Amino acid sequence: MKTITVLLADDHLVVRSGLKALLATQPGIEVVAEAASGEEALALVEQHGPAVVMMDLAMGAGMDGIEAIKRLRQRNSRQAILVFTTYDSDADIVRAVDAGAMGYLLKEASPEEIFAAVRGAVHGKSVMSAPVASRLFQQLRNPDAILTPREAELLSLLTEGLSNRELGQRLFISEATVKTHLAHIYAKLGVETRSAAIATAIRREGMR
Amino acid sequence: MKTITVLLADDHLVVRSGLKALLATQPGIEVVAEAASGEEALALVEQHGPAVVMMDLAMGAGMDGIEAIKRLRQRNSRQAILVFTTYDSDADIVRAVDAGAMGYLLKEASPEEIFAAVRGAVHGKSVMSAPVASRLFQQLRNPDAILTPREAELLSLLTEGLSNRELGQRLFISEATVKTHLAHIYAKLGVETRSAAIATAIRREGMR
DNA sequence: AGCAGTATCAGCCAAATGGCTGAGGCCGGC
DNA sequence: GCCGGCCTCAGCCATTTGGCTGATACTGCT
Repeated sequence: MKTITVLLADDHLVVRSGLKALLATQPGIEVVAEAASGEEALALVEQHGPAVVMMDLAMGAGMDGIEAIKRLRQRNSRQAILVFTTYDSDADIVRAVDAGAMGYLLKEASPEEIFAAVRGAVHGKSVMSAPVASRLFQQLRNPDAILTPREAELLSLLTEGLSNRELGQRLFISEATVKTHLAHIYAKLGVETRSAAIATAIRREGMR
Repeated sequence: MKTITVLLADDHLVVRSGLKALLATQPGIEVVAEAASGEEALALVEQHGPAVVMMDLAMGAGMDGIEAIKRLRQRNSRQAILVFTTYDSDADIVRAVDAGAMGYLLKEASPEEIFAAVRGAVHGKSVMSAPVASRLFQQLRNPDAILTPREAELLSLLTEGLSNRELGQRLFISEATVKTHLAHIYAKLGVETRSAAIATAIRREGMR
């Protein structure tokens, strides 16, 4: 059995070293590199070619995890990407899976879950923490409420208090398009105003 | 020089082991116990009597960090309590300091910061990450930012997504008055739109 | 009595938002 | 190849929101 090479991407030093220590207890798994940002992760993947990338979604300054995952996929590299993050927001899950993540783990996951996810990932298996799976399941039950990746992205920015103009600039689309997306989001969330959408989103997601 | 005994309280296993590994590199510091919840932390403090407690604020289910800190203080035990958490929300900082925390570190803190904080804590010194200190400073500098009771009431309803008309009906005041209050709230929060105010309010308070 | 802070309301105007209809391009499944 | 979903954009119009100025009234404090 080959050893599985792993790259860790997380802006928190203690998380990286904790995860590294945890994985070190497993004979078949080896952490070959650590990155503190999305940019660094891309460079180190290039350099080390790990079999698995464990990626935090929120990484302080610079490129976030979602963007890094997209870039990795664009290079059609064959790394299995596992999201390893704190919150289980609907929007993040959808966006991460859409970007090309193989699995979605929460930081409170048990060691066993983590090991299983890493081992499974190289064999093409998707593993996700129970709360994450449950959220995905709920979404599947009422498909009308599923936001498209673009809508989820927009909603996420919406909860930061941006105006339509700012949203457009941030996403490189016109204000008209922003309004169209918003109308769809309102319909799916069952609200009529931007404020209610923000309130709903923040309370229903783990958004911060 | 005595070794400094430390108890870690964090619901994330990887954070605990990462921090433990980090502290293990320092000769004068020893982690004597780990807790995954507030309740456990209280019990283990009782049992081990550590010199320093490093506590996460958000701990999944059960008692949160703030509550645990308060309980520890009530026993007038002599542990120095360091908050070690991910976010630097104004409300959390104020509440933690108020509850009796000696220092406030962010998880992205450098090893040096962490060591200094642990060593300082036993000597009664307060250490906090730069972004945290800056926030506290801002609050002290600018008492005008304190909302009046009526404004706070309005802000609370605002986070439920109500319109000006609805706010007025709910509070038995005219829409004009609602607008006046809102203008004051925006100024105090340093925002310009209703959306940003909602976002700020929900993130800065524990409002959920 | 006077002052500061809070809460209440009005009117005016500019800007942002929301509802509507319609439309083109792209892509994946049938 | 056609259809449906997604993303993009436009224009029109009603409503809402935000910025401004100014005003009255009650309170507590000095």
